[in-house]
Amino acid sequence: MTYADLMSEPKRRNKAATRSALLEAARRRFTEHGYDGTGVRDIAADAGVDATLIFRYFGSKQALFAEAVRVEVPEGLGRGRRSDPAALVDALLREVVFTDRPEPGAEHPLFVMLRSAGRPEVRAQLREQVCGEYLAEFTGRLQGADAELRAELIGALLVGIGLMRSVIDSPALSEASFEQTRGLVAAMVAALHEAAPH
Amino acid sequence: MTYADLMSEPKRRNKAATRSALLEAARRRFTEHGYDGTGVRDIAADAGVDATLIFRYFGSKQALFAEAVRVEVPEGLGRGRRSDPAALVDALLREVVFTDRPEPGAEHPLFVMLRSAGRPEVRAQLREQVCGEYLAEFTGRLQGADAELRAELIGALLVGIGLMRSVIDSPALSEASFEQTRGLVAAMVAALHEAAPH
DNA sequence: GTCTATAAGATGATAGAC
DNA sequence: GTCTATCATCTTATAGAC
Repeated sequence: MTYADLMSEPKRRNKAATRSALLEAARRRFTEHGYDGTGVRDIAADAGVDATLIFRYFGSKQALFAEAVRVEVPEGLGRGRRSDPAALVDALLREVVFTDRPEPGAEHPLFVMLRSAGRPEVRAQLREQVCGEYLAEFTGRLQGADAELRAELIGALLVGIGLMRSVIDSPALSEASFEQTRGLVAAMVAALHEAAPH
Repeated sequence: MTYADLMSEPKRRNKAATRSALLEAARRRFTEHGYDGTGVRDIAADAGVDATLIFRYFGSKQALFAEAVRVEVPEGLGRGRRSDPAALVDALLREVVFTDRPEPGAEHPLFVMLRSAGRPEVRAQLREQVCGEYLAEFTGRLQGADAELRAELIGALLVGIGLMRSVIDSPALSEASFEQTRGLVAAMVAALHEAAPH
């Protein structure tokens, strides 16, 4: 959805439309070329507006990035608070790890950030979202001595799979379907629970 | 080891020493600040030489990066060809995933590349080394229908753990010791083998 | 609300003197 | 073998006209 699409023929000025066009263009560009590979001019050109509006509306390139690739953790992922950790893993694998392939620009923000993790600000945002939004879901559901460590191992597995697919582009995992993978992942996670100190 | 260290008092000209000083400085800088966060002037200044020598000796910044963070996969990691995959996982976890903390500049090249994976050339190098050097070790040792997929899942787990420690800096895994982690990882990998189609 | 013009500086890379 | 000087281009960000 470009600026022109949003405002059709009579080229009126519309702050909200311009803003969301910039956001959308930024999401696409950052997804495809990373933070450093994307200039404010590129984004503005894609949106069909002037580059200075980026600073007017968002303050800085960094702030635009943060807003464009912010993660909204889906509401009812595990279907309520007391659901099985295994169900949560399965849901995450389906919803976030295996929902990144289709068209460019649809990749999950987490892996966009991962590819731009050279910048310290991006890394801070990444840590905040991974630990705060996602890992927190697990630590609450796991029991035992090293619950936090096991939660992070599950996170590492999921992030690693997504990384193999989206940045390393390894042959088998990139081509594999969710159905082919879920059983193997479930087995690994189950083993983690059984190995826990009682 | 800086340029000055290598050539002590009488400042003679020494191609080999200059070259290796640049390589060392580049390794440090790229490790700490990533590809885009590092300028050729920074590297040259650290090495105590002029920036133009980078182009004279290496051709380009990209070529210097590739040489500075190239991975040399250790010789006898799994102790011979027919060793247990589990032993290989344990060795990799110890040697590459948990050998990155000490002083800055000692981090494993794989995670340096991961942090600079915004550049397409870096991603190509990363894919080549992960798939070619490391994953190949596993696929040869695994049997069964989806051996390749399971090999990449093991790789995903190891890469994910390294990533949690080196770029996301998640609390539990960053603080955990190799001994605390190896048992849990071994359990996950073992479950993967048992879940294999016979 | 949006644009032109420009500031102010960093970047990778090159030519040629010493 | 090494350095000085410089090119050409790019960057984010701002001031002010329309």
